[in-house]
Parts: sequence; C-alpha cells; structure tokens
Amino acid sequence: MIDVNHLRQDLEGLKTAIARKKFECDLDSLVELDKRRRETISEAEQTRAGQKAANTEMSQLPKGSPEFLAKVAEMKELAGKVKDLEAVAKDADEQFQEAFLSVPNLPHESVPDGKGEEDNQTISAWGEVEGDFPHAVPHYDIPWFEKLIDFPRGVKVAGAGFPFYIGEMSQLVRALINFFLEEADKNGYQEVHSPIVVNAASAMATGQLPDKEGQMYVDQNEGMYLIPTAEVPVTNFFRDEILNSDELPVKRCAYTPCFRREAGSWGKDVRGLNRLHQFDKVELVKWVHPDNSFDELESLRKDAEGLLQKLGLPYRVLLICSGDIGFPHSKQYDLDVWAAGQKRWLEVSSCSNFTDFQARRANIRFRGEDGKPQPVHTLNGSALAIPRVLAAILENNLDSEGRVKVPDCLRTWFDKDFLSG
RNA sequence: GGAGAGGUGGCAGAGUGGUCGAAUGUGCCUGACUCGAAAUCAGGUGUGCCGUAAGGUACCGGGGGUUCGAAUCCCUCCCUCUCCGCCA
Repeated sequence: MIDVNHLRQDLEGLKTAIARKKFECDLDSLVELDKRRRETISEAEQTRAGQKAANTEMSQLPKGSPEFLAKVAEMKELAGKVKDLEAVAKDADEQFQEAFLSVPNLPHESVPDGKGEEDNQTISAWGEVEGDFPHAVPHYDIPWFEKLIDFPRGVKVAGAGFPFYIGEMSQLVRALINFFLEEADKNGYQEVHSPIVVNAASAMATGQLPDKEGQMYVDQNEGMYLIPTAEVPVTNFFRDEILNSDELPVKRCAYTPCFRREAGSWGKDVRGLNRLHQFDKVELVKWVHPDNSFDELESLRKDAEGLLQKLGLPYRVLLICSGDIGFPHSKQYDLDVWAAGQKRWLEVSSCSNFTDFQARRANIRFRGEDGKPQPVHTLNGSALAIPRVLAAILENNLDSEGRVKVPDCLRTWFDKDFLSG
C-alpha cells in the first residue's frame, strides 16, 4: 500500500500518477472513507476516555456502597454507547483499509507512459540475433528432445505442465541452478533455502492475495499456498520486523521450484518449455534504504544480465511502460532471451522496485536517522527462470550435427561439451 | 495423533477483576565520577492509530465473549515445550 499522506496532502498528484497505470480506483470516495474513519475513531476514543475516567473514580469507592451501585447503573449506558461507537469506528476503519488496498503503487517518473505491452521500450540489447543460428529449430522439434524431457509421463503422474527432466537434461538443470546461485553469491547475495509453501498472511503481504488467489495452488486443509515465486517466502522473512539502518542493504538469493496455475493464459505459447505449471528459478531479493532503491534496481538488473552474458545468450532489456507495469511495482525491467528456433523473445527475468509498497503491506521497517521506524524499499528479480533459459540454449546452440553446445560457464557442474540425447 | 505445561516489553521474569503500558532484574542510550575503562550513581529507553499540538486511545500469542471495569474469568484458534505413538 502507498503512504496515506499522498491521499491527504496531494490528491491531484496521486490521481495523475495513478492515471498513468491501467488500474482504476475511486480516490474521491476513498478520501470520504478516510474522513469518516478518522471522525468515528476520534469520537469512539473520546467516549472511551470518559468511561475510563469514571472507572478510575469507581475504583476508589467502597464496593457495594450506595454510591458505587449508583455509579454502576449510570455507567451501564455509557458502556453500551462505547461499544456501539467502537463498532462503528472499526467498521469504518475496515472499509477504508479494504478500499485503500486497491490503490496501486505509483509509477516512478522515469517510467514511460504507455497503454500496454506494445509501448514497452527496448532500452538495450546484447548479442547477435539475426542470421547467426543456421541450424536452430524450436527446442520441442529437436529429434531427441522427448527422450530428455518427458511430458507425457508428467501428464500421467501429475498433469500438463509438469514434465520430467531425464538424465543429462536433469543434470543440466542442476548445473544452471548451481551457476545462478554461485554468481549471486559472488554479487553479494546471501543464499537461503526457503519454504515452498506459505500461509495466507505471507501471500497477502507480497500482494498475491487477495487479487491473484486463482493463480496459486492451494491446500485448503492447511490454508497453505504453493509459492508462485521465491519472492513470497524470501520477502516475508522480515515481515513485522524493524531492521537497523546499518544492516541495509540486505541482499538474499534463493533457488526454489515455482508453481503457477496459469489460469486464463493456458493454450497460448505453451509448447515445450515456454510455459509450465512447475518450474525452477533463482530469485534475488533486496531490502534497501529508500534513498537509493532506484540505483539498487539498476545493479539488480545488471546482476541478472551478467548471467545471460556468461551463458552467451542474446537478450534485450525492456523498460516496462506505465500501462503494463504491475500493481505493486514502481519500476520494472524485463529481460527477454532470444530463442532462435522459435524466432521469438522469451521473458526470463523481471526486475522490479516496489519502493515502500510491499514493505507497508508486509510491515518491514528500518530505523531512520531520526530513530523513527519507516518502511524499507524492497526489490526483486529473477536470476533466472530455468526452463526458458534451457529452451534458448537448446535452440541457439544447436549445431549441424544436431548436438547442443553446452555453455562453458556450466562446465564446473556439467562436464560435457555437447548434449545430444 | 494422544497426555500434560505454557505463550507478558530487546531478553529474563512478577502480576488471578479496578489506581497496570504493566513491578523487578538485565541489556541499550545520555550524563556524573575517571587520564581512560571497569565499578558506582542519576536520568532516559516499545509500537500502531486519532490529534497542528497539548494530549488521547489501542496493544500482555490471534479472534470472540462475560463485566460498570479484563494481562487477570469464559469460548475458540494458532504456536512453543515435555512425555508417548508414528515417520523422512
């Protein structure tokens, strides 16, 4: 959630900022709800103060004395009034809070205006894309593909979108995970191994609930959610905590499987490894001082880019426009890898600054220079999502003999020159 | 899963219906003493919300209830510990 002072002190500025995003919310009625909330709280608390004062008096009187009994009778009415007013205030507060949760984060001034995907800006690119892949085919058309990635048996055992990776392919997945984690370590991210289920409070804090409930797998019995990204458990590590300012920035990385129901998006671009219900990913998360969160976003993005460069995979960097940016994001970059066989870009990373938006929901603060707690800024980025990186390696590195050249940077964990089924 | 015990401020730990946001100890900060440190002494030291402020109000695991009044009584959920069972 945003700072409520935006609503109280700069309503027009807030309207302008939100209008740049595609999300709609009725700020005028929100202002009314805020006003009513404050009035009802004030009234209930004043009445309650009267009750407390009377109770202090009563505690001095002898119990059971006529004065005492008279006071009890008198106070009954006030007690009922307090109860009623507190209920009204609580109701008004909840109404406001609920509506306030639907206000999106404000886009940063450096985020370009735009209606949707088509207005995202390509701000840089790396590697050759045209004419450099004479033997490329879509990864799912490589003759031996189905020997190493078994979709039908995944369907039998679990369902569509849950493939088995077999033998050398499984080892290659493991090599990618290790490579990503080691590079993150070199860049100063402390590795954590996290739960891959979370409770409702955690999913609420990072914004998966209430809006995106349908995208997660749920265990109804336990009230648990399979994580759609390590962002959720890792960010929640510091939920309801106050950090020391000299601890900032905190940088963490985690490898986890990720689970997404992909409700609504199934049927489009789903062949092979392009879109799965379960996939592996290494995620980078930062908790930083508000003063330098946008610098931290740049370095986060460079950390993710470094992986694609070492793998030798061409990619482009998209600066996401105001109309395509997510609800909690202030600024977002996507990294798209070039898949030469399919001749299309595959998104393998999304690097975002949430400013204080997530931190307010998750109640993650630090003690500022004045000693008062204030929200940190949180950032995260994929580094990287495995299956699409794998797809690009398979397609781009296919040679004339139908073999796939394994990137040199993976040799520590996968000691073969080629993958050939 | 069964039986029992328990969840209070950074930590430890009192408090079983009223003057308790909460004793005491400890930790931390400031000051005094000291060449400096230790020790000692004095003061300070939670968070949210309402309020321009003064101040008010809420919070003793979460939620609900009883009462004029709840950290304290009742219900319920969660969690921790001990023992038993089961198990990677």
